[in-house]
Amino acid sequence: MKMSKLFVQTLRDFPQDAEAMSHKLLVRAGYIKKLTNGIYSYLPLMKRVISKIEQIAREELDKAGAQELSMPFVQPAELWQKSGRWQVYGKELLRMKDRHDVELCLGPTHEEVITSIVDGILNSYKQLPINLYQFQLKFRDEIRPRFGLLRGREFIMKDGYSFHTSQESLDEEYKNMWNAYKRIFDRCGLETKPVQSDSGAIGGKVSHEFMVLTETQTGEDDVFYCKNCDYSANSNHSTSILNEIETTTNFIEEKIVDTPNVKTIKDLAEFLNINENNILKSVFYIVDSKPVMVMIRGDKEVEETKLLNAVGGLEIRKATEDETSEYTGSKAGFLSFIGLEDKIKIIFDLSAKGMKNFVIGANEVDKHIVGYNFKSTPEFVDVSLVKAGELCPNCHKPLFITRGIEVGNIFQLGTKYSKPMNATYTDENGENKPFIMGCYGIGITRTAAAAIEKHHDDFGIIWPLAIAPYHCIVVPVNIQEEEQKKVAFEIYEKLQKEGVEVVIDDRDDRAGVKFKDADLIGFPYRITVGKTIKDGLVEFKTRQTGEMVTITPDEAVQKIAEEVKKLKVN
RNA sequence: CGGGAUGUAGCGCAGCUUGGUAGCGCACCUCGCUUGGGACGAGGGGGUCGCAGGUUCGAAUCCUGUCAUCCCGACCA
Repeated sequence: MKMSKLFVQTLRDFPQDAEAMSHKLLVRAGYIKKLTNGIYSYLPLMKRVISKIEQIAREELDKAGAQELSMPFVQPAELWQKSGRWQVYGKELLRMKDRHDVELCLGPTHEEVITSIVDGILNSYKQLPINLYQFQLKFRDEIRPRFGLLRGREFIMKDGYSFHTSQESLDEEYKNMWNAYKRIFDRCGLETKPVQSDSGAIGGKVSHEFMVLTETQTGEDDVFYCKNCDYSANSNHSTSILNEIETTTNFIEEKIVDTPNVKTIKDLAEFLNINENNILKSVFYIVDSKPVMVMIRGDKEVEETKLLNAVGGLEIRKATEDETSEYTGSKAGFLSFIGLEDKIKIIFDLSAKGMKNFVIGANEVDKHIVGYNFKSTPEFVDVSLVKAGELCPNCHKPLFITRGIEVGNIFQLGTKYSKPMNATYTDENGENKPFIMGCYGIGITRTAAAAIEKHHDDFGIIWPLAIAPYHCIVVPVNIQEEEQKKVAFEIYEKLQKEGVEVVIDDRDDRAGVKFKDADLIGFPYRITVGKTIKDGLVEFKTRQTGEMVTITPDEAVQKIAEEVKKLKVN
């Protein structure tokens, strides 16, 4: 490819509206162009990266026995009504009507479609297990898209679905996909950590997310992990053993005290000269339009996903001031469950277990109760957010926290879709049974962005060779110099013959411009043809290490050809 | 959903307070010069100033509405 013809426009400055480094670099280096909020065009360079990642995934999945197909992007509401998700999926599902007033939606995921496809084709246990996958556009109408390709509304996903006759068979495929995912991300040059996770709107019991750990804010998920054993989990799913701490106060007599204007836990602890964990705080939520009060130890926070799961809800938000006073007659800051047990749902977090003589709101403005004890032992449920330093549920060593970008996930769905959609096969005894299903996703475009988050420097992107849009760029320093031009094109042609994907920078620009662009776009290798060509030598630069050597053109070609061949052998 | 900010050329921005027929840098085109880390000079093309109304002789500028984008928050006890 000639640089002069490549459809790309690099920018001298970073875009104003970008926050994440991958977003800034993708725009500045000419990989993507925003059409509207959360929706991007993939320009030729980006398209090549996407194809590379897809191809790696395709090879590994095929090797693992899966089969590729392609399903429609637009889906009928009917299907979603059957599975029950038309009601529960929420606003992320973009719905519309066609000219005949038939309700449709843009596919955010494809469990319904694949289930409807296999029903009728897979009739016998003899055809199972089977694993089908596709690369498809997905649309999710995110509340707040951001970070470019890391959280867009429209994105490319590899999604796969497996069908089984038994849990054992599903377990086996789950492990098979786990291994395939490890290999896929390894080949993409990304280190990933599989962590336990909540299965969210997709559903199912067992699930893992493949995280690229980042430690920057760009990683949108918090991951807790143990350095002693292999425990690791998304914050929406992690549990912990709480440290042994003093949870009793010197207030031995239960009484109401005045706490004027003391609204926060911190202020209250100071005011009464106690620890935050001596307070039982009340957090008031509205779950699916119904009030839910969570009683949780003062130093702990509510994990809303865990709470949703605990009450079997779909949509959660904090209660407003008006709602709070309507249900409790009091104000935030002074709430408690006392006297409300029969009126609204109360959840006692596990952290409240074992508290004695504690402090709690009095359901009266500017008043708290001290020296309180549970009159009867409530049922405790774990709905709190883990804090770093709390103990690993497996081995009781302290947990650590890090940020992560979720690039893939695997779920065991069971019969969540096959049952309501009545998708069945006939078993050995002639009985009809619902499929036992698994599902497996990889965010292709997010994987590309994650790779940049992990691999870049002040000059631009540093692509892993396997997913770089091109392997190499040949730069004649001065295209006007006949000798340089001639040798550069010879090298260019030799590389092509060796199967190397190469760009030649044939633009009549100064060397500085070409070098800046090469670094920014992130070509893994650069061959510079300059003055040393008089001695038959060129400069060979490796982007990743910055290493530069002066060698003959043939040596340079050989070096790159070898590295590229290694990719194929894999 | 609430708050704040911003919409002027492909990108980054100035002009708006105090209305007078739109400007700068990058990018683009032509010529010259230059050629190892985003050169220089000269000339040139490109914008119904987000959209719709209103005020005015006259609106990018003032007023009203609307749309879009970006940032923050959604109150813990």
